[in-house]
Amino acid sequence: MTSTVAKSKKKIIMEAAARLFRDKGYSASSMRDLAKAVNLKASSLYNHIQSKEALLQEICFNNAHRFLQGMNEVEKMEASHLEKIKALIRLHIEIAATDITSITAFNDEWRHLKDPHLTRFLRLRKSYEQRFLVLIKIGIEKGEIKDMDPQLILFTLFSSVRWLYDWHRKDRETELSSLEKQITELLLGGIKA
Amino acid sequence: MTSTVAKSKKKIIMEAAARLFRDKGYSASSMRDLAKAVNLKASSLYNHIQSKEALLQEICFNNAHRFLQGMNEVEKMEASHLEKIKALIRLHIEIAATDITSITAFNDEWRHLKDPHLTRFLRLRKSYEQRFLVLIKIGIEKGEIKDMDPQLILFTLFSSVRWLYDWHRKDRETELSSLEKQITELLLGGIKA
DNA sequence: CCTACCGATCGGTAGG
DNA sequence: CCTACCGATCGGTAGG
Repeated sequence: MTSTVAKSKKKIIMEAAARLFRDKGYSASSMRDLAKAVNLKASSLYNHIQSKEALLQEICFNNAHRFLQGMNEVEKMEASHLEKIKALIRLHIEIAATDITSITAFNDEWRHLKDPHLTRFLRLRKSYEQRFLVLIKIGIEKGEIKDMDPQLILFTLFSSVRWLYDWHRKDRETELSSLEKQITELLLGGIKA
Repeated sequence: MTSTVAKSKKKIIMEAAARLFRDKGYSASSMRDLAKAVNLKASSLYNHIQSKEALLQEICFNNAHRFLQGMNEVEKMEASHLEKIKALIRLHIEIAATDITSITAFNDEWRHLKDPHLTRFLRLRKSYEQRFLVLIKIGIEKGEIKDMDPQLILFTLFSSVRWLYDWHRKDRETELSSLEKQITELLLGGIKA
């Protein structure tokens, strides 16, 4: 019982931290802000967490692993490379839509990680990008995708989806499936051969 | 002479501030960091600038006005609405390419403005978005652009170009004209009817 | 342009 | 889980 209470309290703190980091940024968010958000004194937070940076680490690495997990599944698919890229666009949209606060912190605040973890994080990120790039390159070779700079395609796909966190806050009505369909259509119309 | 020296020193400070805000974020950048970057003591900065927030204000409003100025010119063009939207994409790329540090601070750090200025800034931004939106809507009515959610098109165009600041740092060789051509092709292939 | 310094706030610890 | 408190650092001012 003590353990389940402690566990859920940590989750409450994690979620409040993600929201705070998203809204004010990591540096401008104080542990006193966070404590207030979960009805504790600042010092009491440290019964549940190690440090401010540990909160950021958990957010960053949790999300990095979600993307890499998605990549694992996509690579195993029996499908054309265009289909695989569509599946990755869907992955980005779905992650952004289901955990909007966490993913925003992940996108924008990772640079505040300190160096053993920063390097580790950038390695994961680089690996994801490389694997994505391979799919694009093969897609181009097979004539499924227009012959453009693969890096340019990659970064455009990535960032095309990053405004979603803004959107979702003001318009919770738009259905996810409609969002997915329209964004995919917009992007694929552009890169499909 | 005193005046020209003071003026150029202020510009040096402004540029160092933009770089700092881009690299570490506004909140994590201290006035002591900034002073070190321009070979002064922190207190001496205040002979050239009013406050830390005033630096951010200048970055944010300067860039906001560049975008609005560009919009003025585009609206006056004698061209189809598709051409106008192409011109705006070019505008975004050119601003991003010619003043990469300032535009990044503008994109990401405006939320740290305090309230009289924050509201003013958001009003400018909203106005730019509305005018862009009108061009998209008319383009759709005229059958020049696919019939998709105009907001979705707007935000996708905006963010598609935001990764440029990363790109330019690692690959200063890619020519601007080639970048423009490829991004426009990628985006327009998707929205052109 | 500097030295000296201000009050406020930071992340975090001690001790219970 | 709290009170009390730490040293460090913050943006900025006084005074020269």
